This record gives sequence, structure tokens and C-alpha cells, in this order.
Amino acid sequence: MEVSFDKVLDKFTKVLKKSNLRMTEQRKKLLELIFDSHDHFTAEELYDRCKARDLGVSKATVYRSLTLLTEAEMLEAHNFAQNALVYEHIYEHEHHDHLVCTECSKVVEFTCEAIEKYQRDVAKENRFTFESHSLNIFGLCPDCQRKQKSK
Amino acid sequence: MEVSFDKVLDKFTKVLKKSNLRMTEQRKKLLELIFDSHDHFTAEELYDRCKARDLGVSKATVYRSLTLLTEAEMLEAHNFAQNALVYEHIYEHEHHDHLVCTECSKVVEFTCEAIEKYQRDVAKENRFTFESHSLNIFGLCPDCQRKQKSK
DNA sequence: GTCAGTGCAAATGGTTTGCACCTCA
DNA sequence: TGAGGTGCAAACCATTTGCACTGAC
Repeated sequence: MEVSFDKVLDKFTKVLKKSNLRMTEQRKKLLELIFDSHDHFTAEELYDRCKARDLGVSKATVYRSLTLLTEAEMLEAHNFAQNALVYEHIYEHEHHDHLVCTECSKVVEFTCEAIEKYQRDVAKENRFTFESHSLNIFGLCPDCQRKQKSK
Repeated sequence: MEVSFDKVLDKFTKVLKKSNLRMTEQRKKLLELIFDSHDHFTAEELYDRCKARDLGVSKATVYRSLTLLTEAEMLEAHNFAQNALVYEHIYEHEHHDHLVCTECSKVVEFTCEAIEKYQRDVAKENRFTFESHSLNIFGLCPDCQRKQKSK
């Protein structure tokens, strides 16, 4: 666990309180599951983990909680593929972009200050405000390159 | 029309032939609609234009043709939002990235050689092959900034 | 006690597919 | 003439929603 659960719980509780929302057993259980590892995951995968551990959290609650955590800026949703959103932690994590393997879907994070800077320049040149960006580089990861060669 | 229809028709016909596929009336009509402007569009929008002009092309054929044109590398599909793929011409057009307005969904194209170069470097550093990338910068376009101020 | 949260099942909406009929090469 | 193409409606699948019940504060 990269961030202490207490800290995560505290943060989410405070964000909820601001909007007059409540901390519930289900939300607590989901938080624990989500921040237990730093993996990228889909709503469906999270729900499967709930079922596997018999947490008694419904699919609807999983989806609703992911939306809340994204609004709270504790998670970020990515459109790597068109079929399902992929979530990842952003609470207490530096911003980064992604290398995505087109074969096995493995995701590797990277940061590049120079690219960040040029993006701001581009937005300014076009008189757009800079809210956010998504940069994904697609290619074969080292493992899949090896597998492909040995075919 | 930015590319002559004859050229587009010729290209698609050749690609189809390679896979033992046929040029049909429906595919011809869709090509004409698609390459008549350089706008970004969704499958649904294209289908609506078909209906408006009474072209007699079904939704299934629209979807199937968009897939074929993407495979033929005449169109590219983008995941700007999670709800619908947005298509654009890439045949006879330079590669570029996108500024997307978070308010009105307007898309502005840009190219930045420096960013392209850094991306290749990042892929190499992580021993990924470089197949493609998607870079989208999200913010408010000039028009929407103006509207927001005057509220 | 009240209002938000939950589970369930049904609805949604973009996209895909099975199938019988049609048509290009 | 036969394989590929088409239209239609049904299926899919991630996600959302309506509703009656439950529970946090």
C-alpha cells in the first residue's frame, strides 16, 4: 500500500462531507480495495474483486463510487480503449502519461517535462485554456516483442 | 472537397480488392459523404446524414464501412469521449494531434514536431516499439471562454 | 427522523451480429 | 453463380437509473 489507508479514508470523508454526502461501509470497503495496490483497473474488475471477497457491494455502488472518487480527484479515468474506462490513483501521485502495449495491454507510466511544457505552449498559441491532457503512446512492450520474434 | 473523389474511390477499391472485398453502391455513397468535408464525425452523425439524403444505407453498413475505412488507414478513430468514437480523414493528411474544447467539444488540430520527437525518445527509453500515439489537450476554446466570462 | 445510499433489475445507448435475401465480379 | 454485402432486428456490454428499502448522522 503506497498511501496509508487512514489518509485516503480521511481525504474521501472530508470531500464527501463538503457535499453533504456520507461515508458508508460500502465506500470504505471499496476504498480499501482500490488503494491496496497501485494497479490500473476497470469498474468490472473492481466489482469482480468485491464478489471474490464477498464484500456485498453491488455493481451500481461500484460505478457510483468510482464517479465520486474521480470527482474528488483521487482517481483518474482513462480511455485507453473504447470499451471500458480504466481507473488509476492520482491522489498523492505525480501526474504522468502512459505507454500502452498493443498486444497485452500492459501500461507503463512515464513523465516528460519537455512534453508538458510544449503542450502548454500549444494551448496558448491556439488561445485554449489548459485544463488537462491525455497522452498515450502505443507500441509493443519488451515482453511482447520477444514473444513475437520467437514465433 | 480536399481530395478528389476519384482518388479516394480508387484507393478504397484497391484496398478492398486486396482482401477480396467488393466496391458497392452503399460504400460509394458513404465515401462520397465522408470525403465531402474534412469534419470530424461520429458513426451516428454519418448515419443521420444518410437518412437525411435518403441514401438507403443502413446503420449496420455505416458501422461496417467505418471499420473497413479505418483498417484501410483512410480514417482514424478517436476516443475523445467514452460514449462515441469520433472519426477523421487521415488519407492524404498529415499526422496531427488535437485540442478538444471541454464545453462545446470543438476540435482544433495541431502538430508539434518537438513533442513527436520526445515521444519516440520515451518509447525507446522504455524499450517499447513506437506504433502510434494519441495526444489530446483539453480546455476551453476561445469562444467558450468568452461565453463563460459574460455569464 | 430525515435524507442520502444501496441493491436490484430494468433501461440506455453505442456498437456488433445472425440470418435471409440481394448483388457484385 | 457463388462468395461477399446488406438490412433488419435482436444481441451485446459497459454504464446509468428508478424505486423501494436501509442506514448514517
